[in-house]
This record gives sequence, structure tokens and C-alpha cells, in this order.
Amino acid sequence: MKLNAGVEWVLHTCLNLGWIEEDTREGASTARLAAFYHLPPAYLGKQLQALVRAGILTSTSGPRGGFRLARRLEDISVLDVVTAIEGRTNAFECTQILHDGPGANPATDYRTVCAVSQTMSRADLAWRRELASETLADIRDRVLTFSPGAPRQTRAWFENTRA
Amino acid sequence: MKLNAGVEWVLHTCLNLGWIEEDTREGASTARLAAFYHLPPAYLGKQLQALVRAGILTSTSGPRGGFRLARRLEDISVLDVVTAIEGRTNAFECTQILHDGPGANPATDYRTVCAVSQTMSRADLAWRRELASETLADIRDRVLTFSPGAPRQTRAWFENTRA
DNA sequence: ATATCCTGGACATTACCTATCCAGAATTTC
DNA sequence: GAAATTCTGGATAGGTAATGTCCAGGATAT
Ligand code: SF4
Ligand code: SF4
Repeated sequence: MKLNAGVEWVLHTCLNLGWIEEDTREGASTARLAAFYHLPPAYLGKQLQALVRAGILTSTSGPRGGFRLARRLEDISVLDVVTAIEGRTNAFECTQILHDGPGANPATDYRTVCAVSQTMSRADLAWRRELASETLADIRDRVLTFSPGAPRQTRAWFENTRA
Repeated sequence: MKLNAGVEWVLHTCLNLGWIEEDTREGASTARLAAFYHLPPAYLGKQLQALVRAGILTSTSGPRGGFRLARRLEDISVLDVVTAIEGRTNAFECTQILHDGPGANPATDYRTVCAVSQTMSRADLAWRRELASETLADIRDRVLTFSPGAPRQTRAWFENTRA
């Protein structure tokens, strides 16, 4: 019952990419994105690759290469990001213990008929619906109202540490 | 992002206890509750102990001892059971990476102010609300409409395997 | 040609879930 | 009171998934 830490990393990284791109029209490399938060570069790289596979980011090799957003923050839901890192697995993963109980019908898929399973699935669904209803742009806007200096600060850091 | 398997075990076990108690007015031992689904007895015992600590079950030592429900199924929410096994940890556990970023204020608790954290917390809250809105009695009733023979079948098994 | 940077796989480390075992205490039965 | 049953809590082992590192290969810009 715990999400990968990578979810937090890439959510922040996507927001940072949004601000960088507004400014320089360029992406940023794994090394620099990781340095910004002192994250392990190789591991963050893995998470970013997952976002590329999910179509949230694009990547370019070579000097001045790196990652950039594949679409606008308005068009990326939080659920998109979570799913890219975490996969589609539900929190409640039924092992169908009823199949080992007395009087069980081996042909029955209890996941679809069992009341327990149904309840837990509804909860997972509510969780996803909540995440799907919020886009990265929504988060960005709320960051702006709380700390309006964030974009400038982020851009400045990436400017100053440019190779 | 996965729940302990124990959640599934004890949810079913609580329902079984409900049917057993309607009949015999007695509890059932770990050994028999585990045997019903071929679960590892010692491990199921650990989960049941957690339910006792959470006030969902009561336990009695000695011969003819075992576990029984501490209150009616109507008064036990699914969330109660999940929390007893899983703890109060949220799926999204923020590591406050902003504290390692440039221009961070070490005195700030970013978990309360950060837009990312707020969004993820809302989703966790939706999940909990969904589980809190359903009681074990609701599940029991839905089991009854789907397989009305379940109570009798369960009771019969526990009768027949009595020492 | 060279330096940069992503990609994918292999691998090591760590954390946590799963599972077992046992000594001790409580309780019933005889 | 003695014996059998059953829960309790801790110690401990094993397995699986998350975390983190490393490297060879390919792509791209200068
Ligand atoms: S009854 Fe539902 S929760 Fe229980 S084992 Fe079957 S599918 Fe899983
Ligand atoms: S900004 Fe929010 S999500 Fe990011 S580290 Fe801080 S609390 Fe966690």
C-alpha cells in the first residue's frame, strides 16, 4: 500500500520541464533534472524513460538533448503520470481464496462476482477518478498562487548550471 | 501500491465469523478459520491479533476459545478492517524532495502546502471515504443475494470439523 | 572524430511482506 | 491440581518488489 517514490519525482520534474520550456524552448537532461533535487540520476532516468514510453515526454539523444514534454500540461492528468510509473495494478489484488474453500466452483471467476472484490474495486476506482480529474496544469496554477516566484527561481537555476 | 494479502483473508474471515456466531454463539479458533481457506494458520493468527488490537474482534484463550466479533457487522466498516491490517499510511508518501531543492526553506513542511501533495492526499481521501461508506453488513447482504446458501454451507463446514 | 546523452539490460542492495517457530500466559476440562 | 487447548508477542527466516548502480550500444550535435 505504498506508491513508488518515482511518482513524486516525476510529478515535480514535469512541472519543472513546463517552466523551463516556457523559457528556453529546450529540454533538460537527466543529469540536471536529478541534480535539482539531489536525486539518483540513473534511477530518475529509468522513471523518465517510463514517461517516454507512456507518451508523456519525448527524448532526444546527443548534446543539448534531454527530455521535454510531449504535450501541454493541460493535457496531462495526474493519473496519466501515476499509471506510467505504477502500472495499472489495483491496490486490492484478489487471490481468490474462495477457490480454496469448501464448495467452491473452480470455473467461477470470483473476482467478478464477489462482494468483497466489488467493494475494493469501487474504492480503487474512486482513487483513479480523483487523479484523473486533475491535470498538471491545475497543479501548476496552484503552485503559482502559493509561490509566484517558483517559475523564475527554477528557470534561473537551470540557466546558471548550464554547461 | 499493493495491499497486504491479509486484508482479503480477514474480510472473508469476519463474514464467516458472522455466520458462525448467528448459529452457535461461539467463536472459532485460528486453526479452523485458516483451514477453511487453506491459509497459513500462524500468519492468519497475526492478522487476527491486529483486528483484536483494533477492537474489531475479541479473543479468548484456552479450549473452546478463539475469536469472535467485538461488534455487529453493521458497525464495522471496510475501512476499519483495512486500517487495522494496513495502518494509516497513505498510498502517496511524500519524501519532501523540495527540501533538497534550491531555495528551499527548511522550516517549511511542504506536505501541507505543496500542490502535488494536496492532490495525492485528496485521492487517498476519496479511497478511504469509499471504504468507510461500506460496512461488513452491506457486503454480507450482497453475498446473500448472490449465493443464499453461503451461510448454511459455512456453518455446516464448521459444524462438521468440530473437534 | 568527439563529446554528449538516451536506451535497455544486467546486476547489487534494501525494504517490506510473507511465513514459521517458540516460550509464556490464559482458560477450560478432567 | 494436572493436562490440554489456544491466544500473545517476539525472534527469525525467506521471498518478492522497490530502489539504486553500472555498462555497452546507439543516436545526435559540434
Ligand atoms: S470472494 Fe472476492 S475477495 Fe474473496 S477471494 Fe473471491 S474474489 Fe477475492
Ligand atoms: S512539493 Fe509536495 S509532493 Fe513535492 S516534495 Fe514537497 S510535499 Fe512532497
